[in-house]
Amino acid sequence: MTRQAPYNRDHALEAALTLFWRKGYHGTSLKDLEAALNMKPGSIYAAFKSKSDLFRASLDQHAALNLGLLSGCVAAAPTPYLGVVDFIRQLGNLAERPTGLRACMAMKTVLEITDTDPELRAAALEQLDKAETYLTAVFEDARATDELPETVEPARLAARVQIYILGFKVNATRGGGNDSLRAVADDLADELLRLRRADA
Amino acid sequence: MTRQAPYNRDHALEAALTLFWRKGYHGTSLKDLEAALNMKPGSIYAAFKSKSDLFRASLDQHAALNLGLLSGCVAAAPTPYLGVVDFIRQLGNLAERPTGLRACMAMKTVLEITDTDPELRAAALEQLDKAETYLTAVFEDARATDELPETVEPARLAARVQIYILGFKVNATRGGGNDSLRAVADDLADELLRLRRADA
DNA sequence: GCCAAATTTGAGCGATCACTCAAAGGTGAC
DNA sequence: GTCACCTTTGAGTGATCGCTCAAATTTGGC
Repeated sequence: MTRQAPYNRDHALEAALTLFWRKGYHGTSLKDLEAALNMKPGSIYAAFKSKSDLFRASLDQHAALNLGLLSGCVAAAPTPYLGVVDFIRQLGNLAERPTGLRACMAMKTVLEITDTDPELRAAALEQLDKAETYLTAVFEDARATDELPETVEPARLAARVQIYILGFKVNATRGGGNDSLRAVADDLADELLRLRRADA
Repeated sequence: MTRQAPYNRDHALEAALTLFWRKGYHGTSLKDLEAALNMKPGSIYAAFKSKSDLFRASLDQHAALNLGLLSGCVAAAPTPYLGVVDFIRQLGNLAERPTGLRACMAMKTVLEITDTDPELRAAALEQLDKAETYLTAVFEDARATDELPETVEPARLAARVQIYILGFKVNATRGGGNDSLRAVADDLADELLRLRRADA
């Protein structure tokens, strides 16, 4: 029984994400969303409740994808730490994306939303925290297996690596060319390699 | 002759800046600005032409202040390179600001404005470029005076330092405490110290 | 064929958006 | 005092904002 919706929820979320990504939360109007999702306002509200909830849903989808990318690198590398290094190095690949899609949504949201919509901001903050927690765990592991020296503080290094990632993405949004982006990503990755124990 | 305006232009710009800083360009309404500047719409438009021009004026004021901070560090230090290192270390002081005012306007603008207002975006990009050019010049100088080894590419290092700064500021916006921010700022500064020639 | 449930539709809601302009108010020259 | 000049004032412009809801549409069960 019942009528079935003609759209695919994930595809719609993806289209919404792309739009929010390019134009920001406040910069994206429902008219824009109607066009991008090919849905009338009533349908959008039936499916996603509100603009803010839709934003949050697409934010979550994006975060899952992003964290998957990182954990994919970690899983594929000889050691988790080297996986993180590889992830940093692959940031150079961002050059292939349009400039508007090079930063991450969580970061953009934390910068755009300060006090107007605390829940949205909290959601974005939580995603950044989750990534940092993940990094911390990798560095703890690396220290436990003597890949990193005892002197390294995992949480502190995680904060630093997060800064590398966020800073790189902001910088990439400025529109640098393929070569220069790759060069800097390499520098940052090499930086992390240098922290390893000499015999690792 | 003629009536004189009862407001101070620089003070008004500063108030506008604080507002835009906290709420973003799209997130700030003219009603907000009227309240913050204590001016009626007509006066605002007479003085600043449009919301976008007002934003740009406050953006410029902010950039001048920011670049002044950097060049102040450079002037005060034993060598320009050490001045940059000091600037990075002093980023830890951002902890004393409210979280909404820890990022820099140019960065926020580049992330928020993609294609809707090309002139605004271009202005913000230009400011980031100017800062990077300044850094490049300092690093060229440091290499010329043998403070940095020949192998260092000034422009490439400038991009990396810019990433440190931008990343740090994004991260600071998340709301970390005084101690952790300072710790990471120190790490980044020490990182740069390590690039110097051993005998410098 | 008919009903009940779930969906899309899209005109239109009140609120707010950035902005304008005729009127009123202040000021210095003479 | 008067006038020319510049300012502030603030109600009001049309457009757009996020959002609603009664009606139409599509489905499966019987």
